[in-house]
Amino acid sequence: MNKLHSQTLPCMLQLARRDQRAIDLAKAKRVQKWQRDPEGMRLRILEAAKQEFAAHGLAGARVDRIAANAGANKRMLYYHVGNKEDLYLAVLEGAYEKIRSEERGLDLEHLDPPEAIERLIDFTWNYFLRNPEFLALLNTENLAKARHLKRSTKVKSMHSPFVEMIRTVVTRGVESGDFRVAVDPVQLYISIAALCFFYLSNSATLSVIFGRDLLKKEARDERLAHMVALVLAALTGKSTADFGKPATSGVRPPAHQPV
Amino acid sequence: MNKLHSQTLPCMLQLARRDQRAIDLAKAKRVQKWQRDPEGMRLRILEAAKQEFAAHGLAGARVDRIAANAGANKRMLYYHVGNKEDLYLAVLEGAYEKIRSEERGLDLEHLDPPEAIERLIDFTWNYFLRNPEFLALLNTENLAKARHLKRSTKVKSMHSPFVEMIRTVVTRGVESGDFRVAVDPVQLYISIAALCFFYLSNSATLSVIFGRDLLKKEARDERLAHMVALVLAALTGKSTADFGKPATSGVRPPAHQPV
DNA sequence: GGGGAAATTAACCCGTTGGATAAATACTGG
DNA sequence: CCAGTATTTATCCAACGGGTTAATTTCCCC
Repeated sequence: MNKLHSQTLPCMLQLARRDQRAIDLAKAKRVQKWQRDPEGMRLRILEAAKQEFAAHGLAGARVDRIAANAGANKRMLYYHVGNKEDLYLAVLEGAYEKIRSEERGLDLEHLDPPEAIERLIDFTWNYFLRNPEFLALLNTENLAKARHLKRSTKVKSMHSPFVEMIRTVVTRGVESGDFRVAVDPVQLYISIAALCFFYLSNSATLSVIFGRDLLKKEARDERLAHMVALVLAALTGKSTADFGKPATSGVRPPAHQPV
Repeated sequence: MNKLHSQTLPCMLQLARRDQRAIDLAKAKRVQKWQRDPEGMRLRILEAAKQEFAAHGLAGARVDRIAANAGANKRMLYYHVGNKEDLYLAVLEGAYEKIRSEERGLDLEHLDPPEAIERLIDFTWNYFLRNPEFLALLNTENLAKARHLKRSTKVKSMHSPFVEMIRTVVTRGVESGDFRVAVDPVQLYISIAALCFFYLSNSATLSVIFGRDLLKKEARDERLAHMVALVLAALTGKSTADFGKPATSGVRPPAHQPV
């Protein structure tokens, strides 16, 4: 859209920060056309790149659009990060770093095993909801058969802390009698991620197929309840109220019917 | 790779079929450079397009490569199907048609409710395994926010027969006492698809993250067993042998350990 | 057996896009 | 305050890629 003029738009003013110094310098001497801000520039480039790659995939992403949306000149991308693929890998690594970092903040050790699992599902679900670009980036990378990820030493060393967390939670749950069986933590982790990921990542096509908006508030709430109930029922053997309604067949609330 | 010569390679000979007539005509008169076969050409184009779109996404797909792999001239794509987007939509519609068609062949009505669910999971899993392009196409379409699907009247009218099938299976299961609760069939359908889809669609990145090959035979078998056990345990309240091993923590079989 | 529509090929067009180069401008240390 | 470096801008371009035009060949039917 704003292809032409945004491209040449300098990071002009940057009012919010460094404003004092900018004003000082400006009135001290001639009016400045632009201002240095390498770190800020790099961040804006990566953010714009993330949005672009998430919205269009690797091949569909346009370097010029990234530059425009970063309020930078195209040359800046190559200067601060590298070529398109470098840019893409940097974005991917940043995305993994971010989720791993948030994961680490979530301590499940102090919770009852069932509560810990619920919290894990809740976190995963909401993280995906809050970061839809992450889903898109993962899909893009899988389309490329993880070609870039394989070359990234950085990501390979960032193991999800969840697997070990889950292992101890499951062990504790079995010992306390809350859980009936010990499940492979990797399988459980993948299953929880799957339940959340697929629903959100494929909500566009699913919404068309089922003729109802899967992203509206009620649908999201219903989904979260379903996932928690499904996993906990399997682990504990006790079904919760939210999992299902009485056996009479077609009596879902109106909101859930296909339009 | 074979960009240059494949492009101009005519659908020469087509030895397998129409061979008799081809031979007749060839020896009757001058040697033929190529042979008419509009339906076959269309099929080969769509097949090549499917592979190309699945491997590279919509933006990454190359029209010339499709032509080359179809053994056709680039002009043929436009002559028989349309431009790149038409081609893409045709492929997408074909993919949906195919899975819906196979789904219809699976009758769950005559099975015990738990068996029916197991069969449903088994089918979904194996269909995705046998048709990896389908997963890639769905991801690509979701990246495009289902933009094309929304415009396809064809796909919108192809409802998955599974939803109603599942509804009756669940009802029967509740009535027979096999299932403890009535679950929303749409949620259950999405969950089953999710468990299968995510694992396979994201196997590339997951394999890197976990440092083990998720697609090798043992891993696939283990996954299928896990999914069936998870869903059935939630529905019936009874855990099966495959779901988990005894409570002792780190004693997964060696095959399951990260390398 | 040949006229003409259908199918296919060959060659070209032109906007786009990733990337490169060199010049201009701001900042920093001495 | 100035010299040298860091950062940004203004252009350029060659390759690519989707799509088109026109000629060529095949085959069906009268």
